[in-house]
Amino acid sequence: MTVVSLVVKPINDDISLKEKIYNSLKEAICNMNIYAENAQLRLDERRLAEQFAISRTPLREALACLEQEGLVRIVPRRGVFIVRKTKEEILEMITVWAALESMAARLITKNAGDRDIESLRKMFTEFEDGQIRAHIDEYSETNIRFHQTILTMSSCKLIKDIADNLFIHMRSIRAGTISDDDRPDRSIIDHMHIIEALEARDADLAERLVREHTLNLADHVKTHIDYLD
Amino acid sequence: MTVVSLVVKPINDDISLKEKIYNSLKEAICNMNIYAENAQLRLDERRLAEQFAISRTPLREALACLEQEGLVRIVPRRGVFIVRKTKEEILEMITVWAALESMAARLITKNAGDRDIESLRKMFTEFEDGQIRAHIDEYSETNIRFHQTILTMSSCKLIKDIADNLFIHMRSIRAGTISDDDRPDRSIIDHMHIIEALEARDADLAERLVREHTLNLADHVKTHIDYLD
DNA sequence: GTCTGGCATACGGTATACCAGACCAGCGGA
DNA sequence: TCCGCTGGTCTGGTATACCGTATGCCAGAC
Repeated sequence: MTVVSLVVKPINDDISLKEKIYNSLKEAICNMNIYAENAQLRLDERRLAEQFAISRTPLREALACLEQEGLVRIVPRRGVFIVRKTKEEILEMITVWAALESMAARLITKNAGDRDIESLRKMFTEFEDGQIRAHIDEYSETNIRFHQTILTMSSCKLIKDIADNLFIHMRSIRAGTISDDDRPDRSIIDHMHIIEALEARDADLAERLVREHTLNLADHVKTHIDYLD
Repeated sequence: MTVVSLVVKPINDDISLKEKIYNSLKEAICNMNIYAENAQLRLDERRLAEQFAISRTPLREALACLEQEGLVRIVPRRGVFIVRKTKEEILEMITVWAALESMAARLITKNAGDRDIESLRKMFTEFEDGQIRAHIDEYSETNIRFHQTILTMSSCKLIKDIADNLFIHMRSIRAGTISDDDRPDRSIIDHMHIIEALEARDADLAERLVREHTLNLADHVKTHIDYLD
């Protein structure tokens, strides 16, 4: 006997307006250059609600979430403002990033499979020799993906989550610094050393190399980035 | 001439209902034992609003913040539930904690003053010899304060903030594990070694000791704590 | 007795109305 | 002319009404 049953996929209505607005605003804020002179940092609740064609209630809930996350500051009776991170704060973020990623490297030496570590090396095969400067944009993307892969491979979801959050604030910085000086060349050398340490399952070395690599970025930002406040 | 003026205490109007409710709920959730069998994990918006004698709007904004922070989960059309952390998640938190605190130790060796490091040692002078077990509660408090002091002394506000957030979820665990086995004795020995490394300004050693000390806690939780799911 | 469809009710999501503080412009007095 | 007061408006904070869905109960049918 053949039973033909009706198969329907469950409709996902479990994404509320609050969440939609939250995501939309978050993306919008991340994609705008908040450090530009003429940046409009003030958000008008009523106008936003109008633009989204929703009421202020779910919008305000979304804004409350964004404030909790640090992307926005709500001043009672004054308005909601996109926050500019200070150089100090960016440096602290990179420091925390260094702590997290170096711990991730340590975890990888203990838990990751050889296959996974191998895949890291493949990411850079396309950038042989002097190819880096010629394809600086691609390399920048690969660079970011390398670090995110390490965080993911740690199998510690919390590390990845916190780092992702930090990354939101750092994206513009990171993209803007990669092409300075001899950074791309040094960067790829560092990466190779890190991969070697992971392959050798040398937890202490991998941790140290990752930490120093990231703290190098901090030093670079500290001395070379001026457009932060 | 005597001027009798009306003295009123400053109204704290720059703290919105949303924030007040947020703090109040957060404290309430942290202080209840969410792992008890009969724990009431469901929150009723309307009843809460009634209890606080406010409307649902600021309450919902506070709940949205709590959800963002991970203390609560809002299921559309179903309600808001206090989240129980799984053992897995607790272990990840301790891992991140280890990463942060070990980085904090590293920073201390570079930036903190001798006076500050000295103050760490003083925290334990009252627990000479076998005094620990006799005053286990006091020691537990000191123990927590020791770790928080390290985080603070790093002068990296972000490290402290993230760790504080993690600590909310770990408080009950930490308090419940300190008295097991020979942990208090080993704990104080570890602490002393950490202090010595800080005094010697040995960044690598201090970092390693702090990391191992915290990861020990993780191991202990992993093997000895069963009441998490 | 059990299964099912309908109805009542409860509760969360959203919209809207109202209130109060903040800021500004214009006017009047010094 | 300049300072300060005042009223109006703008905008965020709060309360409340309404809507739709989830849930539980009951009745009727098999």
